[in-house]
Amino acid sequence: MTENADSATSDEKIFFYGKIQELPDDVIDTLSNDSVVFGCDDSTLKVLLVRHAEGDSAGEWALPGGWVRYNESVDDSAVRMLQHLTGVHDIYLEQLHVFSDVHRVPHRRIITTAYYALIRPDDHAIAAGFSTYDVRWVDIHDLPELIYDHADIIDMALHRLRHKVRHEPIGFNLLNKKFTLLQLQELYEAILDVKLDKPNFRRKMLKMNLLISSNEKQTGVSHRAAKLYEFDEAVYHELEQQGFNFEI
Amino acid sequence: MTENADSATSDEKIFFYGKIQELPDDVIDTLSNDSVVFGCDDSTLKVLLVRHAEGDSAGEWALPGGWVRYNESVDDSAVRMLQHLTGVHDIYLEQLHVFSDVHRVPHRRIITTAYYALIRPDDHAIAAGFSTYDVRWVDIHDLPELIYDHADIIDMALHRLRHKVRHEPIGFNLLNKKFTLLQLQELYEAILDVKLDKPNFRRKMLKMNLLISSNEKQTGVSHRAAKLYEFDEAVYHELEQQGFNFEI
DNA sequence: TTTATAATAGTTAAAAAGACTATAAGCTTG
DNA sequence: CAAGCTTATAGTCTTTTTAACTATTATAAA
Repeated sequence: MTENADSATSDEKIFFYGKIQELPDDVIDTLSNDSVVFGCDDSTLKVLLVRHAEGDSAGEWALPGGWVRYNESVDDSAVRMLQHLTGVHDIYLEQLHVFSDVHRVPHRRIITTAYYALIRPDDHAIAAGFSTYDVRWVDIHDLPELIYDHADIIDMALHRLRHKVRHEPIGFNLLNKKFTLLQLQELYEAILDVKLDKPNFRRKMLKMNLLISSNEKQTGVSHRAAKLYEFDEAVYHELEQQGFNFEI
Repeated sequence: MTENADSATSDEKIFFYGKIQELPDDVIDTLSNDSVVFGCDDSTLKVLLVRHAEGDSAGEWALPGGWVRYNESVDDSAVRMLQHLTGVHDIYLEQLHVFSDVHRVPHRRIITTAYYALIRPDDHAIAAGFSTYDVRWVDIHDLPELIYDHADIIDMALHRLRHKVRHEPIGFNLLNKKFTLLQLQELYEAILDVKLDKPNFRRKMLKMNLLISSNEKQTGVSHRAAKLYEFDEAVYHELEQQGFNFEI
């Protein structure tokens, strides 16, 4: 990052569509970022949306986004916005697509680079102090109407997530560092909208040797506690070098 | 497209890094596109590069690219540039990534959206009349030094191609509409840098039911002529709906 | 007609996927 | 504390797929 994200202290750092005329003077006025932030709660897939309380687009739901500054990359602008929004510093974040239709924003030419991010349950609490807008986790099956082309962006992000999650071990970024095999299975079921066989899923996962079996167990459940596992990034990268292909 | 690509008649429509100060006045001066154009010849994977004859970057190799106009999307700007460069109108083209490091271009802030394109052998001839620069197919294993971050862009494009070609039937866009099974196999071998077993590859391909067996055969070969096949896009999209997953 | 080259067909063993059944562990409630 | 419930975990068996081969056939060219 070009600059410390925490230097951002005011709400204006987050994309405020309703105040589009009052741009800070250190941003490129045609370029924005928008992020589809995924989270998984109660085995349902959710997206983080914001709603502005003032301005032209007050009351309308939108993806969280922000402007790109002259002295930062587009990626950095997205990281900065997300850190400010969620308070989390090691977010899984990937570029999704550039949306640049001439008429995607009325009366303005704004080209946005869309991202998708994966957030762990432990980090679902949203940083407080956002007086000028609502921030909310919304079930992916129950999205409200969104401004501009944001519905298209979510649509593409969901397709990308569904595809990528089957071919690369990125799903782990939607779980806490330590998780049970059933949590992992339910995550896949939520994302892919399928039902999986428990013993087979379990066997397949374990055979890949990508899970570190911790000695800890689940707590606070009213049944036999399952063992907690951790994703082994080091082993994955090693296997990847050797041509290993993660597949669900 | 916002505008007919053929309205472009001069070389200035293609990114001319050496003349960066002499921008047309209908472009967004911070935004460009750059494309990694892949082609497969003699079972080797190649990339289309340009070399400018005049200006600051004369003599240096670069990816073909262009500016984004106010009245077109970034995607359209890439299509326009590629059509002008290759003369081909139905190019397979996908967004790759936005490269936006503050210092990627010296003394200038230029944010580029990178694309990758796949060109069929039949279309490898480059449209004539590019007086101000060289255009050349270069073996992927034998790349010259490139300006700016273009080597990184090719690197990412190659990774993306290698990954995507294994999971989606896009490889066909690097072959002519009609091809033999051995050509297809050699294409995969060239892209993935592996050796495949002929009978097994053949069986696997045919079992997918994605190939229309034409009644035609190869001509001009000094051995038994192989049957020509065509990729069946319609069947693929149907199977895709049903959850079918292309895998090599 | 021989020869070279690649097309195409077939075989077999090992591995993986899929659909199950069975048992064990541990909380909860009467 | 025992019965019952829920989930963890182990194991079986069948079907498919993959992988490594061998064998045969067609065709242009010498």
